Amino acid sequence: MSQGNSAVTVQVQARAASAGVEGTASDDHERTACTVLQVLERVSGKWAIGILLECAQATRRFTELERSVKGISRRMLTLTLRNLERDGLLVRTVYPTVPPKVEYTATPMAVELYESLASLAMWAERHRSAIADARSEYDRKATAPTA
Amino acid sequence: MSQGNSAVTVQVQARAASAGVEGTASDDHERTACTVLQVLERVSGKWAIGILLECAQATRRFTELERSVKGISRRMLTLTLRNLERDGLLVRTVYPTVPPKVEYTATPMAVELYESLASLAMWAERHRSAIADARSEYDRKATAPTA
DNA sequence: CCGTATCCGACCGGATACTG
DNA sequence: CAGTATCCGGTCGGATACGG
Repeated sequence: MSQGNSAVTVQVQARAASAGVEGTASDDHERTACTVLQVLERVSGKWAIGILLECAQATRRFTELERSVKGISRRMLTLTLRNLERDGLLVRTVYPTVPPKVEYTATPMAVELYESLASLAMWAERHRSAIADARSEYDRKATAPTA
Repeated sequence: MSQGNSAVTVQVQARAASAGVEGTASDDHERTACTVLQVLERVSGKWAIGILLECAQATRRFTELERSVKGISRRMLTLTLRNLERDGLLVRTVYPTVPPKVEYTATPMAVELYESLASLAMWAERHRSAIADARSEYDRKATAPTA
């Protein structure tokens, strides 16, 4: 999700976040949709979850994350870290030593989030093959329609 | 998440998916991360959840969705619908009448997914204000650093 | 009614180079 | 060690127009 998250604006989703706004949602499920979307947008992006996972286990240093979240670039690590910090999911601690030392720790809120994520993971686990089958089937029919 | 969903592949993810492979993952959380990411990518995009929500309630017609999922364009409705169908989350039924009539129904799998999503929604609900506060605080400090 | 095709802007994320 | 700055491609998604 997500590339459009700053320009989005379309409807409920994105905007509600800033202060405490939420008024617009009419139906019940729309509020749910909105809320879920907000969470999803928060943990979206290729790296947020990987980082959250590492930090949820224990406090991590910048370079430690750079190594353990394999494939991530310096840039994206910094960006994702900043966003997670901004949302109060990570705490950043700077030790003004030389060389510098910065630690990131998951907040209790983030740990809770991870637990919720586990529910999603279980769903995926249960339906992994069903989804794979559905895809193959769909692609097969789409690729060779007339046969 | 997601714009990078085809190129993703970076690390753990890809290998585990295909059949039942999982051996390589060293730690436990890495496998979880991978799975969660896959789910997230599936329901990512601005519209998937909104559509899923509608269809989970009852079978919907194309135009009904176009109205209820407010803000969505025809193009994105079609695209998202196709993807959800491809993953076996929606069933598309065409009635070759005139005028045409097409119905979309959530599969049991999709309903289950929605239930898992509810867990996320609850998390967001619980921490909504905390996150809002964190953001305000962060932005305040970022905006007026020296003051 | 239910789409598909094309154009096009916005943003995410990678590579690389530079700094305190 | 821990970032920041810039360039740049790829993709998502909106607007619009056309077809069965």
